[in-house]
Amino acid sequence: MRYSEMFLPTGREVPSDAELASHQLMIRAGMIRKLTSGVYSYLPLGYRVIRKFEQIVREEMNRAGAQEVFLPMVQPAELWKESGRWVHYGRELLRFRDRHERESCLGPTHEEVITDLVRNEIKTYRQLPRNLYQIQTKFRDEIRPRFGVMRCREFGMKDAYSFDADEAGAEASYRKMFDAYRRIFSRCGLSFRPVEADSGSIGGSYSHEFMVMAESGEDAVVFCSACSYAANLEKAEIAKPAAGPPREAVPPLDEVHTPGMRTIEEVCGFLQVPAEAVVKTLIYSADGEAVAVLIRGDHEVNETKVRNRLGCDALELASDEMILQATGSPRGFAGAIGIRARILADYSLLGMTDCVIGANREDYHFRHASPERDFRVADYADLRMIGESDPCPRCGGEIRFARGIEVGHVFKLGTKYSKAMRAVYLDRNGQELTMVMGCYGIGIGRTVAAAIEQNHDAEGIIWPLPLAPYQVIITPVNVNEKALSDTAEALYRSLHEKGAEVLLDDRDERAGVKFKDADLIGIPFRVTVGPKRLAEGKVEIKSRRSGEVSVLPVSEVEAFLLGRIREGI
RNA sequence: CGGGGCGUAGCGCAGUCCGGUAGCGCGCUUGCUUUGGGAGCAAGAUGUCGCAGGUUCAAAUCCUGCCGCCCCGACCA
Repeated sequence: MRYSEMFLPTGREVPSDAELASHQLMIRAGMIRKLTSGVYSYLPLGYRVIRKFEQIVREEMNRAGAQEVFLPMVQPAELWKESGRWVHYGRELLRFRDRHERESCLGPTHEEVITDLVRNEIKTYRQLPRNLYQIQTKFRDEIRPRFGVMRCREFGMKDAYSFDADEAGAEASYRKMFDAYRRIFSRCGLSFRPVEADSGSIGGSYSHEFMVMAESGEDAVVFCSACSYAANLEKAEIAKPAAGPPREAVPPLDEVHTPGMRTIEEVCGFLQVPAEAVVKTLIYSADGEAVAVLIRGDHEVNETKVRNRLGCDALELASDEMILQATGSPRGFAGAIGIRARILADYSLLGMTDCVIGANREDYHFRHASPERDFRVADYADLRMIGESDPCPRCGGEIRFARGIEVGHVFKLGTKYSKAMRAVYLDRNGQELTMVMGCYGIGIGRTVAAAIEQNHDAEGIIWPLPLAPYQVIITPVNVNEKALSDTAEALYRSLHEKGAEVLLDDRDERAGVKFKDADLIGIPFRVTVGPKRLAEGKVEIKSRRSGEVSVLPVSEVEAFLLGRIREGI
């Protein structure tokens, strides 16, 4: 491609509404433009990268035995009512009515459509297993889109769905996808980590997220320094503690005046007790019902765990009214004793005695409270966030924390959808059985953004070769000098003929401008054709990543670059 | 949805408090010079000042309503 003819609007100014490096660079490098909140156009350079990545995804999905399909974006409400998600999916699902008043939605994901397709066509165990995938635009009406294409409303996604005859088969399908995902992200040169994850609204029995490691990532992950355990922070388990030492005699409950002391810090300071000797009582509204979650003062509630334990859809901290109703006091003094709410307690309360807890009375707390002596807990469970001092739940080793960008998610669905939508087949005994499913997503644009997040410097993007929109950019420093432009042109043609992806910067611009643009758009190799070197029959080849410069005779450029490209892919 | 902020040329911004008829830098056009890390000089073009009302002799500026965008939070595959 000739730069002079390309629609490639680069920019020097940092866009004022972009925070993340990848977002700023995608705009400055002329890859994307925003149409409206969370909705982006891809320009030629950006779309080339998208297609590069999609091709890698295709190759690996095909290699893993999946077959590509293309499913509708507009979907009838009936299917979603069948699966139950018309009600449960929430407002992220963009719903509308067509001219016949038929309720419809834009597909945020395609479990319903694919399950409908498969149940209509697959009738026997002989047709199983099958794995179907597509690369298609999804629409999710995000509450707050942000970070450019990282978290937007309309986005490209690869989604695959596996259908197996039994659990063992589903397990194997899951494994295949897991391995394919490893290969995909490895091929892109990304530093990533698969982590155990919560299944969220897709549901199913278990799942892994593929996290590209980046400080700017929205997700926190925990991993063990000793074993292979890694999990999303919201998923990271904490083992049930072994029984503590026998309880010592605890003085009787004592109500103390704690004027205006609402937070753990205030109460601890006032009563001169450490946070681990306080029971924090948080009132939640779980699908509208008041639930008291008890947790040690120095711990943090993990709402995902609470939601899963309760099996509820909506979980939020209770309103002041609900707190007043449950405790008889304003916010800040809730406690387990005498509360009118279902009580859930974190495992850490199991061994606790002699603690401070809210008295359900304004400006009062209890001292010397002990679970089970002073109040009953209906349910003890793992409800808190893992912390620095917790051991690895698998091996007891030391855990570490990091941040990541979720670029892929694989789910073992089980029969959640196949059962609700009756995707069944006949086994060899003529018995009707339910298919066992898995689903597997990769955020296309998000992966590209994550790659930039992980590969950039002050000058711009540094594309890993497999994702680069062009592998080589040829920069004659002055197109008005015939010798330079002729040499550049000849190199461009020969490399192009040999299959290299080349951009020829034939613009009548000063060298500095061209160098800046080449660095900004991140082309891995730049061939600089300048008068000094060319007088000796040579050109310079500069690596965007290492900055390393090779000076080569023009005749050797082709072999050199083709070799480097082969290595890099 | 709650809290905060912002909408002025393609981009980044000043001007708004204190009303007087729109400006800076970059980019763009033309010419000359320049030509290895975002050139210099000269001459230009480009604005319903987010939209709609209102106040006023006069509104980018004051008032009311609306719309859009960004940030924080709730939410989230």
